[in-house]
Amino acid sequence: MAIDEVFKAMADPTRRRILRMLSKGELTAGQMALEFDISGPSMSHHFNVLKHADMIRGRRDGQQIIYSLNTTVVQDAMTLFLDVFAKDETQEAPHEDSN
Amino acid sequence: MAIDEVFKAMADPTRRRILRMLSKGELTAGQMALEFDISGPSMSHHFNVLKHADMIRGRRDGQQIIYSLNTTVVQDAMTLFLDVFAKDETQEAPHEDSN
DNA sequence: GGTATATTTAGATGATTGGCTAATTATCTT
DNA sequence: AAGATAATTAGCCAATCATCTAAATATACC
Repeated sequence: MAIDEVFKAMADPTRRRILRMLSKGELTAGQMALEFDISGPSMSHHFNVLKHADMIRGRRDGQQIIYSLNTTVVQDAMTLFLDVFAKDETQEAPHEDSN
Repeated sequence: MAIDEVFKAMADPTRRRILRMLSKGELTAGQMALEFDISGPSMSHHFNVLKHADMIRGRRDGQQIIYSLNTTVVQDAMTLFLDVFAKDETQEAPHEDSN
């Protein structure tokens, strides 16, 4: 899980809403798309960003793609988040290639 | 603390590094700028983004501006973060009335 | 095979972002 | 008051981003 990609993924409200929906259970791309005002391709783009951050997984079931939250994501993301505020000198820059 | 601004603020690695530095204690704009390869004005821009998200505070001391982490930010930001993965029915914008 | 449905990929576009230099503001020192 | 130092604001530009429409891919059903 790439730090920068996780934070970037979470920077968009649509993607946070997708994560929130998936935290309640699996959903198909279409089911989620129904809840948003944006086009299918735009939804697909967001799924891709989240997938690339390894925050969600998609598997095909017939014509549909079923998306689910990566089960380890909550713990891992929380760790990344805490590290930003870490007072511990030993983990100053966890392993983030800052500019 | 505006949800979207907090997440956007944290989306940039430079800003996360600033937060990490400030989590160890107050620093002046100049002290922080020394640690980065970017120009002063660019640093100032990042301070501004963090200030607008109410994550840091700046006070003048003579010629310098001393920045510090908003002391409530860790708790609040963590709540926002957890809410993204909340399994309960509440939607975005739970609001920060707790403490 | 042919058509409908679900979703993604490709390519374009306007908005936002993060960086820069130059100019400005604020403060300190002499 | 003039000059030095610290930081910000103003204005510009290239890269990234979120969105769209059109086209492509994958699967299901007749």
